[in-house]
Amino acid sequence: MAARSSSASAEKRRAILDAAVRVFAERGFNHCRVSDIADEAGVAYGLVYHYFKSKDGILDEVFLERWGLMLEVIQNAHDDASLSPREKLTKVATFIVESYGRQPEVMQVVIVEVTRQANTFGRRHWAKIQEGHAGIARIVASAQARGELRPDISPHVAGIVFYGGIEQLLTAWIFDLMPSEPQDRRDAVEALIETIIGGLGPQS
Amino acid sequence: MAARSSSASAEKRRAILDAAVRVFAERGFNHCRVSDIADEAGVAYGLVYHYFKSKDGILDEVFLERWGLMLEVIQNAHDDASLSPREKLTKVATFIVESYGRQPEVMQVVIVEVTRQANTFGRRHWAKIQEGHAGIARIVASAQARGELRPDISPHVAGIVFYGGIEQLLTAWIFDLMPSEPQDRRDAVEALIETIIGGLGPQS
Amino acid sequence: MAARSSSASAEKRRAILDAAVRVFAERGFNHCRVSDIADEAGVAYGLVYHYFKSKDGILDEVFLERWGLMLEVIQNAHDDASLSPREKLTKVATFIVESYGRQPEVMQVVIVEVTRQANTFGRRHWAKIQEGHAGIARIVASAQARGELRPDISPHVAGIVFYGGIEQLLTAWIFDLMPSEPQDRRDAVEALIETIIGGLGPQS
Amino acid sequence: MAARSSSASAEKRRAILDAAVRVFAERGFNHCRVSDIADEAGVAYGLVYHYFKSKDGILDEVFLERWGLMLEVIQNAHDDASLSPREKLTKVATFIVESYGRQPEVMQVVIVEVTRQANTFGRRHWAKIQEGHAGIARIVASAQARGELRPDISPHVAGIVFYGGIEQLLTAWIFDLMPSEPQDRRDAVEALIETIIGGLGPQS
DNA sequence: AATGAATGAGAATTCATTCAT
DNA sequence: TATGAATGAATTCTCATTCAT
Repeated sequence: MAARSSSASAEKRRAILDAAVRVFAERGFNHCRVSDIADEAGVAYGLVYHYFKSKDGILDEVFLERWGLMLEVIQNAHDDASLSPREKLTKVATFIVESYGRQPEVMQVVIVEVTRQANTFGRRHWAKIQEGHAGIARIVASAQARGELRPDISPHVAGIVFYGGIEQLLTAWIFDLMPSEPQDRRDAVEALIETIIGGLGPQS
Repeated sequence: MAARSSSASAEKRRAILDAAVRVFAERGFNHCRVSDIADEAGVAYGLVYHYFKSKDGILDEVFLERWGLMLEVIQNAHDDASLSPREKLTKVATFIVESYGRQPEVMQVVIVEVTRQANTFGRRHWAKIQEGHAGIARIVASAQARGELRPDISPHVAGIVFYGGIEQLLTAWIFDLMPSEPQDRRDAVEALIETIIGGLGPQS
Repeated sequence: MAARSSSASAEKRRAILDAAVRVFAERGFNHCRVSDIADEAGVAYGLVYHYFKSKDGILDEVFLERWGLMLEVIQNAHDDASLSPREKLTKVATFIVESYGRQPEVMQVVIVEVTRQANTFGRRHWAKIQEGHAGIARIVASAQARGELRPDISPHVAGIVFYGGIEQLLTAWIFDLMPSEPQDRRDAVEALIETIIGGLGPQS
Repeated sequence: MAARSSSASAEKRRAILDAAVRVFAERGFNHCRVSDIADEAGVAYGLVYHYFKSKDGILDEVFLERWGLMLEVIQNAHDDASLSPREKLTKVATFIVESYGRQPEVMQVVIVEVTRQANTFGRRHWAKIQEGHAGIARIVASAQARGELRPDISPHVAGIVFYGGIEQLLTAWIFDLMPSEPQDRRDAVEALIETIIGGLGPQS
C-alpha cells in the first residue's frame, strides 16, 4: 500500500517531468508557461511547485539526468580497452544519436534549451558541459598516446569538433533540415566518424 | 546640415545597435530589458523604438548583417576556382573565427541568441541558417565532383560536421573553456581543417 | 484507553497551538505558513486542519485564551473592594507585564498580531478588545465616584492612556528597545503606576 | 513647459501615494492589492511600479514622510526653552492628534500598518520609531534635570507611557471606540496631559 | 487520528510597447 | 528627433485549504 502510494507519487512527478520536456521542446523554455506544463501533465498547477522548486529547476533536472547518462557512456568508452578509437567514438556518437532517435524531445531540450543557452542560464551547467568535452578529448588523447591516432592535432580541439559535429547533426534533425529516419541516423553517424577519423581528403 | 543631422542620426542608430549587441551578449536576449539597451547606448528609452520596430527587430538586424557577410564569404569561396577545397574551407573557418576575434560579442549573439534558439524564435531565420549549411555542402559537393575530395561521404553531413565544429569552437571560447588568443584561434582553425580534411586516423 | 488517547490528542492540539505562537511571534502571522506551524510542532501538515478550522482560527484561539484571562483579572480587580485604585491598577499592569515575562511570545502575538491589526482582521475581536478598555475605565470611574481618584478626568481617556502605556511598554520590550529582566519589568510597572496615579509633575 | 510637465508627473506620484494611504487605511496593507491602489489613483497598474519600487516601498514612504514631521515637532518642542514641560508635551500630543484630525487615514496607516507591525516588516523602521520614544524621553529627562518634573521616574518609561497613551487614543478613534470630533480631540489631549503631568490621584 | 499529496485562486512584479509632448 | 511617462497583459510563484488513504 505504501509502495503503491509512493509509486503513484513518483508517477506524477515523472509525468510532470515528461510533460515539461514535451512543452519545452514544442514551445521553447522561454515561451511556455508553467501552466502549460501542468496542463500537459494533467495535474493541478500547484503540484508542479510541490515537486519542483521552480521552472528552471525542472529544466535542470531534465538536463542533468540525460547529460549524466552521456557522461557515463563517454567514460565507459574511454575505459574499455578492447575498443579501437574509432569504435569508442562511434559508441559515443551512436549513444547520443540514438538518444535522439528514441526521445527527440529530451535531446532537443538538452541541446537547444540548455547547452546552447548556457550563458543565459547563469552558466549553471558549464562544469557538466565541459566534462563532456573533456571526456571526448581524453579518448582522443589516450589514443594518440598509444599511437592509434595522429599526435599532431590538439585532442581538445578534436574533441570539440567531434562533439560540435554531433550536436549540429541533432540540430539539423531538430530543425527538420535533414531526414532522420533510423537509417539516416546510422548513415550520418557513419559519415561523421568517417569524416573525423578518415578525413574528407582524397584517400590514397 | 541635413547630411550632418542625418549622419548624426545614423550614428545614434548604430550606437543603439552596438549597445544592444553588448547587452545581449552580457545578459542574453531574454534576460535584458529594452531600457538596458537604451542605458548602455546612452540614449532615451523611446529612441530605441524610433529606430527599431521592436526588441526582436534589433536582434534580427544584428544577425542578418553578420550572417549575410558569412554567406558572402561562403559563396565567394565556392566560386573561386583558384582555391583548393582545403583553402576554401580554411577561408570560411577563418572568416568566422576572425569575426569572433574582432567582435566576440557580435558572434556570441549570432550564435548563442539566434542560431541556437532558432525554433524558439518561431523559426524566423531558418532559411538563412540553412543557406549557410547548404553553401558549405556545395563546396564539398563540387570538390567531390571534381575528385578533390572523397566522394563516399554525404556532403550534407560533411558540411554540418564542419560548421558544427566551428560553432562549437566559438562556443568553447565564448564560455571560456579554451584560450582564445589570436594564435590559439589560428591553431584551432588549423587543427579543425586538418581534422576534417586529413582525419584523425594515423597517417600513412 | 480512551482517556489516554484523548489526552494524547489534547497534547498534540496544545503542541500545535504552542508552535503556532512561536511561529507567529517569530515571523508574524502574515509571513508564516501553516506548514511552518506543522513543522515547528513536529506534526503532519494535515493535522493542523484536523484540530483547527483555519490559520485565522488558531490566532483567534491564542488571543481569546489569553485575553480572557486578562479580562478576568480586570474584573476581579474591579470587584475587590479591599483594594485601593492604585492597587487595582497595579494588579492589572502586573498581570499583563508578568504574562509577558512568562510567555513573551504569547503576549507579542496577542498585541502585535491581533489587537494592533484589529481592523485588518475584519474587526473580528473588537468587542473583546473594547471590553478591556471598558473594564479599566470602570475601575477608574468607580474610584472617582468613591472620591479615591480626581473626578475631572474622563475615566475613558484615563483607561485608554493606562492601557496604552502598558501596551507600549510591552512593545518596547518586544522590539528590544528596553531591558526586560524581571526587575526591569517590576520597575517599569512601578514607574507606570506612579506616573498615572501621581503624575510626572513636581510633587508638593 | 518643463516645469508643467514635471509637476504633472509629481502630481501623479502624489496621487498614487494618497490613493495608497486611503486603500491601506480602508483594507489594511496586507489585504489590499497593488491594483486597488492603481484603481483608486485612477492610473494604470504599471505606473505604480514606475514611481515606486514595490508595495512595501510605498508604505515606507508614507511612514517616513509623516514620522519625520513628528520627529521634527518633538525636536522643536525639546529645543524651545520658553516652554514648560507641560507645554512641550502638549505640543507633541496636539501635533499627533491634530495630524489625525486632518488626515486620519495617514495616521492610521502610520500607526496601525507600520509601527504596530514593525517586527513583521523586518524591523525596517525600528530606528526611526525608537527616535520618537527617545525624543520624548529627552524632553522628560531635561525637565527633570531642571527640577521641573519629579526626578524619581525613569524618563524612558515616562516617554513610553506618554507616547503609548497618545497612540492608544488614536487607535480608539480609528476603531471608532470613542467620538473624535475636534472638541473631543482637544479634550482628550487635555485629559492625557493632565493624567500624565498631574496624575489621577486625588489632588491636594 | 494522521498523513502529505493535490488543488487553484491569488498577487506581486516585470517589461515590451505606445504615446503625448 | 528625442524624451520618458503611461499602459496593461503576461507570468511566476505562494500558500491556505481540501481530500483520498
